[in-house]
Amino acid sequence: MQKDKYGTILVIDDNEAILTALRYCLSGTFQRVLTMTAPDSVLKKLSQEEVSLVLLDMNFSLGVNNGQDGLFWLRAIRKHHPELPIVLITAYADVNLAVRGLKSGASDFITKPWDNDELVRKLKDVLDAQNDLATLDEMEAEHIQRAIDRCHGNVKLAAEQLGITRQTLYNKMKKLDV
Amino acid sequence: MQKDKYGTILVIDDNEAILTALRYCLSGTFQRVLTMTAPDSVLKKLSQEEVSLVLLDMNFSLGVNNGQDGLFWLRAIRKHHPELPIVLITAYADVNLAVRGLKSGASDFITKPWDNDELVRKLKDVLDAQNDLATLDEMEAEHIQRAIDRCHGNVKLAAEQLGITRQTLYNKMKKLDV
DNA sequence: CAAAAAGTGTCCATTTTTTAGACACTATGC
DNA sequence: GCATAGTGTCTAAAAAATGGACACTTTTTG
Repeated sequence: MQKDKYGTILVIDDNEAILTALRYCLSGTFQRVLTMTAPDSVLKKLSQEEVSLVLLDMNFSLGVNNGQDGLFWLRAIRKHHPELPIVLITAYADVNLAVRGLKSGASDFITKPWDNDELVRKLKDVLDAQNDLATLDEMEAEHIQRAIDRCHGNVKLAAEQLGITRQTLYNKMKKLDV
Repeated sequence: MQKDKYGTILVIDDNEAILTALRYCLSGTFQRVLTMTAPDSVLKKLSQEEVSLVLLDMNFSLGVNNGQDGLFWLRAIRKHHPELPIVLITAYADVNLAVRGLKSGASDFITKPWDNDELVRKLKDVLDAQNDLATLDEMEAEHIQRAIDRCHGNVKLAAEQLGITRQTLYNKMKKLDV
């Protein structure tokens, strides 16, 4: 295992004390720990720095703690960097917010107070998971399997929905062992 | 809009009163509402009936309410029916459980007590979302985009990871407008 | 800094895949 | 029982992928 396995992490939280704690906790795992106290300039930051993962707090507007801010910035970041994994963190454990965060593309959802070891483990898991990308053939095989499942075995219909001919679907099924 | 847009829903909950309430609430939207009080025979049930969606309670073992049962059955069902959408429902709002449920492939996560209109809307959303499946070309374009993003624009590396030649990747990028 | 290494963009001829169209056969529904 | 829809397989022609090559540009690194 090389030391530089986990690159740069960007932490966004409006509480300086929490940033300090996280910097300390994460510096052992990540090559660099960048921090921001407000998400407003995060897109500029991301275009300047090469970041492997973002740890994003959900609440910024003082007194408004429903996570709308966090969801907004999550979506903004994902729109411009769809491959960049984002882990959410919040003090206000809210099932609905967690569900919306994950459905909006967050990789995980952490609640404060956090356990340092567990946090590091989860962040590592996220980066490990995103590193393995499938070949086109593997992707194709999975998608074909899904299409056929969804068409209850109707090859003609599946082929139509996949945008290929029935004969080609037969070929691919044989070649890809579907 | 045809009446039969939303097919058969299978509801699994160990509380008869809740099943009755759900049957009433869902019968207006779904053609059929099947119910079970224990998940033990769900796989048998699914092989006999054609079900469009499963609504699965998370807690079955009396006194043990950490949702382990629900997660187990969620994974068991998904293993055999990867295309079947499953919505989780639980009385014990638990962020961690919700996160694990969604990461295990659940389509949504509902907490009791639920709002009937919101429940129906969420279930409809799940079925509407799963109905549009992409063509192979669309799938390919997305996957290629991801690979190139992840390789920071290195075409040679992206092609290798995709399992195709560099020239083929150029061809596909031109054809698919990536 | 300069050489070496790696990547780019574009050719080629050959092989493989996809295509439209056809065929006889088998379910399924009314 | 007849019609409609789907199956599995076959052609010949069109399209795409392949390994290999090329001159050129960028990146690494001793």
